[in-house]
Amino acid sequence: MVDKEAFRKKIIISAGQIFSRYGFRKTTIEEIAKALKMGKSSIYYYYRSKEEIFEAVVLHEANILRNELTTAIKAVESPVDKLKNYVFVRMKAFEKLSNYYNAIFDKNLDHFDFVEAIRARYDREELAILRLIIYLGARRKVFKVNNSEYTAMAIQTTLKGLEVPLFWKKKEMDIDSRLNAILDVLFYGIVNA
Amino acid sequence: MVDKEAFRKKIIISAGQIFSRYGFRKTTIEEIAKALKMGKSSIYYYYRSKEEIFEAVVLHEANILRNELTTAIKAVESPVDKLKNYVFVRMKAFEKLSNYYNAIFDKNLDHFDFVEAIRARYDREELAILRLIIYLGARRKVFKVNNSEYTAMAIQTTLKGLEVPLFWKKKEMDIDSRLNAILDVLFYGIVNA
DNA sequence: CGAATTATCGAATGATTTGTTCGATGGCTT
DNA sequence: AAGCCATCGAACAAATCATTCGATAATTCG
Repeated sequence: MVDKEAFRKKIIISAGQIFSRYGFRKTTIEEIAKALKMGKSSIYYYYRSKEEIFEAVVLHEANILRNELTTAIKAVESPVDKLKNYVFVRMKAFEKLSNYYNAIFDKNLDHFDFVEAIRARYDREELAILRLIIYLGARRKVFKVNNSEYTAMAIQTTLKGLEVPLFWKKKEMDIDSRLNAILDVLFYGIVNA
Repeated sequence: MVDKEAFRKKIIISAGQIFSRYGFRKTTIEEIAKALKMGKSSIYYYYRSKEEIFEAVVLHEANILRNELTTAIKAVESPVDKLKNYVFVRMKAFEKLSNYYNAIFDKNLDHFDFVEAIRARYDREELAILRLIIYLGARRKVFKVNNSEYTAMAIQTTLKGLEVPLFWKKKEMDIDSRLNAILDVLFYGIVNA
């Protein structure tokens, strides 16, 4: 027993790649095992079930997303760029994660509750980040907003609305230009003339 | 009975998207049917089996590839650019088709024989195209080659060698720069100084 | 060395999925 | 209304898959 925890991490890294490519349903334990050059029964020495692996993967990805978002908004100075970076990083991450989602919601609508829990927590964190960006922008008079809280919520709603076509259409959608259009609208309605 | 053939085409278009995303094994008839908003048994009114759909899809994609290649080499004038375009279009197409392949060769090594047939015919066509490009380049003294036939075969061998890492590694490979490197080597060994 | 424990494996299994069939039915056209 | 056309749901057999378990190889440790 040298480093069991390290190998558990190797599993979620490897499984994460496969899950993100094929989704939960279409990913088999044997694929995960073969990617690690093991027999599939050996996987169960580290995790109790496929669901448990999936949970670990989602948790891991959520942490990565959180880090990417914070570094992305720290990377630039102006509130406009902060908000831009935030939206872009968030959307690119969700695009990558879309397979996880349409895998979950595909057949069995009884979606795992831990995903809901992560989601709820993430929503709160996102709102806090947005509120901060808006607040700083307003304080510097770059944004004209009356209430940072409600404005942040409005933006969050818009972003959530974007997720739907992102997940379900997949094809025939130029996500980048659409994103830019939304940001334009957002800014022209927000930025001081 | 208005246009049964048109609907068969709609099926292979829709099925082609799913096959290219998930491969043969992971694609289910129900998915194909649902994408067309039909019951899965209705599919069998148009095609006899999943394999038959797959065969139609591969045939269709092969024709598209052929068209893309010919228009790509007609689009430019110089033999160098023709060869460049050819290689790039070919590789991008194979990247898209890689799912089909690793789906076939994944488990059952008894690969469908119609794929082999298409493959063989495509190989001959490719050789003819390459030979023509090389021949025209040599005639214009842009290429220095002794035998167009053998040079074309050498290039084809190189391209085939590129397919292997393209199909199996998938990650951690910068295909574009690698392609450029190969083209550089190819040209510096071929172009008149 | 040899015993104990750690890690891996193949085979077995029970549940689920999935390709395919078939008979029924609703909507056309004539 | 009669007859084909297209679609469907139910049914089924075969295949797939997650999970378990006992055995065994590898490693640690006395």
